[in-house]
Amino acid sequence: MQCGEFQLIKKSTQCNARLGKLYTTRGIIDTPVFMPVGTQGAVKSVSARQLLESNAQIILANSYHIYLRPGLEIIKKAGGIQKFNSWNKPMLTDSGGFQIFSLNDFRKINSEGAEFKSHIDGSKHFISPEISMQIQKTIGADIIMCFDECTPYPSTYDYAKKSMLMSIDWARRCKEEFYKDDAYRTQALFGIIQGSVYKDLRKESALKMQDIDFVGYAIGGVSVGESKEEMNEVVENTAPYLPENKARYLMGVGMPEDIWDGIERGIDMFDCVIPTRNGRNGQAFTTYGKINIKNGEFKDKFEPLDAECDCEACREYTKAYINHLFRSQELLALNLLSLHNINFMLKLTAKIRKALETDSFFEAKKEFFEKYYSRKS
RNA sequence: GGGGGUGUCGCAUAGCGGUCUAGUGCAGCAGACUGUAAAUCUGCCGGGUUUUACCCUUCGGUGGUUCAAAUCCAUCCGCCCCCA
Repeated sequence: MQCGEFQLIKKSTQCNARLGKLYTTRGIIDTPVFMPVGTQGAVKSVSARQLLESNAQIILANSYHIYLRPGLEIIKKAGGIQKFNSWNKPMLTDSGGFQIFSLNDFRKINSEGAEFKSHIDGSKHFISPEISMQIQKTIGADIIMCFDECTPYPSTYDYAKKSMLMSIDWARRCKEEFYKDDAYRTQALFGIIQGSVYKDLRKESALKMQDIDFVGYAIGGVSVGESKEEMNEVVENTAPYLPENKARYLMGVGMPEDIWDGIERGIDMFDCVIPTRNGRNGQAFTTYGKINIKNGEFKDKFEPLDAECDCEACREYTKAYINHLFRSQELLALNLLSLHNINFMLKLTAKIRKALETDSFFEAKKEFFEKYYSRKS
């Protein structure tokens, strides 16, 4: 099977949820899947071994960051990103469009590509769809993404349309560049659907992307400030126009409730910085809701973060100790909470996959939220 | 014994006649975080209430000077330094 190909195993009779398998060079991924984010090639504070033991199936890296530092020469010498970071399972790289468009004050965009300033040293760089493909081929992840514009929110209809059409044009160029050599034998290129919150633009983008024809499709331009209702509508207005036999990836999402909502609407893949970022900031996801472990109430709670979790943090440490680690700025705190939150998201998706096997999505959802929202805060 | 200095909101500091309930940092109490320029950011942090302004009470103690004192004076108390 070709890298990036998707096998639909089972469809829910209750909703649009799907159980599937995604084939990649470095392994088969069970979907729906949550992908921890390791922007700079490292999932912040978490080791590759810990990720492996957490049953992570695939992690992300960002080609913008890797390109700027350490630079492609080092990645080439290392023999690719997975040799470099010792993660031997599947990886996905984002194109860097998100960074260039949303994080740089200085940037010049034209139909050719985008000029931008490095956030590290201010140096100027230019990335076009073609260059992005070259960068991502060099980095060597199993799945790579088209260079697109992550349309900001809110955007006017006119801006969103122009932006979406530009991303379509760039997608065409990405594909052409990608298939110039035999990279497709080991890598998969996904197209990214844009169109902001506009129903017809999402549909148009989805259909035009299929005209170009990609092995998998992502829905981009979400979780950029819109409401959860709007995000759900975007998925509802996009997923039906995507082919059943290809993977669907909702970029940058999300919170546990977003994962349920996305899967219910036919999404197979998610990635999000929340488990690690929020973990570093003291928030832990638990079976009984979110808690901020830094809060005073946990000073003397000599119990696991989540009694129903068997991750290293929950097996071996208590809330009181992790509270102490945060208060005394011990670095172990960052690792333990990031690790736990990643486990939470991975266990959540595993639980959903299991429910889909027995076609009991809504029963599982109800059970999850009865506990998850039982905590008053 | 002689001389000099100092005492400010839990801690450390700023303030040195009005714009001071008093600035800043830390600590404390909460909240936010969605394709990571994030071990970050935001709010609260004397008491009371109609939570919105207002009232009451603070700058070691006491007593003064002054229209007005954290700021000036006297004195007491506590610390610190130098010389004997």
